[in-house]
Formats: sequence, C-alpha cells, structure tokens
Amino acid sequence: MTTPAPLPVADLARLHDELLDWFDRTARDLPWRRNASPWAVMVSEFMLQQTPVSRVLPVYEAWVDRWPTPAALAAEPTGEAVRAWGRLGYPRRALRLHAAATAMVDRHGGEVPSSLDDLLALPGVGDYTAAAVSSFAFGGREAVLDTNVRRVFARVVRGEQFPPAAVTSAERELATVLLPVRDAHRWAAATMELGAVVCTARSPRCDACPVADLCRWRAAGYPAYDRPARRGQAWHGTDRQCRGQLMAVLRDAPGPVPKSALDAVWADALQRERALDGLVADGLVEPLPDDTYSLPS
DNA sequence: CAGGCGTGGAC
DNA sequence: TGTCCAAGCCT
Repeated sequence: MTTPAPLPVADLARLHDELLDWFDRTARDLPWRRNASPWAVMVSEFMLQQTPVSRVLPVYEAWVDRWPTPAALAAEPTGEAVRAWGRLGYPRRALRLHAAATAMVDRHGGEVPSSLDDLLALPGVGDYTAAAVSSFAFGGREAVLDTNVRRVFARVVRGEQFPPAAVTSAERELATVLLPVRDAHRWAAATMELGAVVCTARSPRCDACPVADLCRWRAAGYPAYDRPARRGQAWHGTDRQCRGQLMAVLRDAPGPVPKSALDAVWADALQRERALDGLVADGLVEPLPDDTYSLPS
C-alpha cells in the first residue's frame, strides 16, 4: 500500500519554500528562539502546553534566570516550582518539570537528552514536547504535531476547517510525508508560527498568508466544519475551579495557611474537601500536622 | 480513549 | 454574559 501524494510535487516544493521564506522574514523574536539552551527550550515547551505565549513570557524569563540548569531546579523543593509557576495554569506541569529535571540529573548527567525515546521517558513529555525539544533544541528531524500544525495541514492540504478531535494516524503520516529532508526543524517552527499568527482557529488572516494560493480550504470556498462540535469544557462550579481557588491561596501566602483560609474560598464543603484531597494526592499541596496546609516541600 | 486538569483574553 | 480557545499530558 502506498500513501498518495498529499499535493502535487511542484506544490509541495512551493509550500516548503514559501513558508520557510515567510518564517525567515516575519518570525516573532521569542526568547526561547534566541540561542536558548536545551533546558530553556524544554522549560518553554512545558509552559506553552495549553498556555498562550504572552502569558508564558514573563514566567519563562524568571524561571530560566533562577534555575538555569536542570540540577538547579532539582535541588529545590517542588513547592518552589509550583510557586514560581504562578498563574500559568495546570500546575501539575510544574511538578512534572521538576520531576523531569530530577530524572535528567539521575539518568542523563544533568543534561537534556537529545533522543526521542529518552525525551519521551521524562515526566510531562509526550509526543509533541519530545518532537519539539528534539527539533528546536537539537535540530532534529521530527514531525511536530501541535494544534497549530494540525490546523494548518487540515486546511492547506485536506481542505477542511479543523483537524479531528484527536490526533489520527493519517495526520501523523501526512506530517511525515510533508517533512522536508532539509531544514525540518525550521519547517516545524514555520508551520507552528503560521497556525499561531495567521491561520488561527477563529478568524484566519488569509490576506497575510504566504501559501493562500495553495490552500485547498480556501480554494473550496471555506466549507464549514461538519463533524459534531467538541463539547466545551465546563468551568463554573467544577472541581477544577475549586482547585484553582485553593492553589491561589497557597501560592499567595508566604508560608503555611490555616485550614480556615482554604475553607473561606469555596462554599460547598463536600466539593472543597474532595478538591483538597485531590491536590494532596497530586502532590500539589502538603498537609501539616497542626491542621495547616502549604505548598509541598 | 474520553475526560480531567487552570487561567485569562478575545469576541 | 457565555463561549471558545491557547506550542498537551496522563489515566
């Protein structure tokens, strides 16, 4: 069985050339693109998992300044990582980054590994982050499939408004076929950049797109996504919102807080206790003997 | 593998 | 306002 060409060869070559050229001209000057260490690249990738660039920037700068190596972070209590994470959201990422730093000290001499398998074995590193670190920190040739790239490929190549809800094997194959022999790491950055600043989810700026004339979704007249809409994530009144409130109290306090301070931020006692238990189980909160709570040590 | 997991900005 | 969305990972 052979994989059909996703685009005519001539179009494929133009797609590569136009996109790489556009990226060279217009790429944002982001700190993790400025000759950053592999560790700094990894830090940025953890923070950028589901969090916008604008909110990551200040936290990233403070983080790599304070902990310039995996060993520096691994030497600190996990609670310090959680506090420094600030309001980026999904604070378990801070724990996983700390655990990844510890694992790199233990298994890789304190260095970020360059192989995909070694990266994937680290806590908090999945398919995307492993490929991204391999590409952006080491110049590796890997298919990098994030939400931006998936959307760009869905539109330009498949002629559809949005990619499937979950990554499919067809998407992986397509990304592999499209991966250029040379400059694969720049291709990865360029396709992500296009999705982030031009081919956006809500209102794409096709007038600024360097490959608009190759785009099958555009050529087809922008047909609307026809599959069932993804259910939006509930938020108000959820355990997740409650956990966020509790974590905010602990982050903003210099030390342990009495349980009454936690009780004050959420009315439903049953839900509050369940959320607090969950945070303790996750390692985000440490209960102390005197009925106080703190970030973990 | 569908659902849980934070937070805030844009519309 | 509420809804959608943002360089995912884990179970």
